[in-house]
Amino acid sequence: MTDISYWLMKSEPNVYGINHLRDEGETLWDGIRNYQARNFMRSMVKGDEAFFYHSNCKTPGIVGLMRVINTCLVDPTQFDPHSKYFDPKSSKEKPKWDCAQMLYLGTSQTSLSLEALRKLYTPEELTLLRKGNRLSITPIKTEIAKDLLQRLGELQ
DNA sequence: GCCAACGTTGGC
DNA sequence: GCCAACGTTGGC
Repeated sequence: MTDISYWLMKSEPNVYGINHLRDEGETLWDGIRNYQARNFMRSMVKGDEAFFYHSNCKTPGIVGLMRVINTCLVDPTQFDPHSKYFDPKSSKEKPKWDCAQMLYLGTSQTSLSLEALRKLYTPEELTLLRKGNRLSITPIKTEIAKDLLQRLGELQ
């Protein structure tokens, strides 16, 4: 029995926000086209938990929590010519992109804005806060994750 | 392998 | 809309 790992995953609320996930219950985290982010997602293990972060919006921040329920599933959007995530260099024999399946665990009563996060943690503690960070998937240190969970309070 | 040009992310 | 900071592409 080992401890689970914690992650932070960004999504734009006008593309796929926490409410979309709440309505669907679970989702394939597809469309990741950055190798570093993909590799982080590949290293996820069933049972890991991830903070849902709203990016590129009025008030960016952590808004909810998810659980990893499956990993390394082939990302179907890479084969779809109509998809924004279509990758002509990928093939069904040798898919380039995969994704994790995420389960909705809840929305935090009070979300933790980026502004609030900056006051709570240092860039060393939270990769998200590092200058120029654009990675949409990053690991979160367990101690920081536990603290975040406390601050997020009861999930709805 | 170098690097200029271009594309993307995402806060502000 | 601006723009800093990356990541990717492709000529050489």
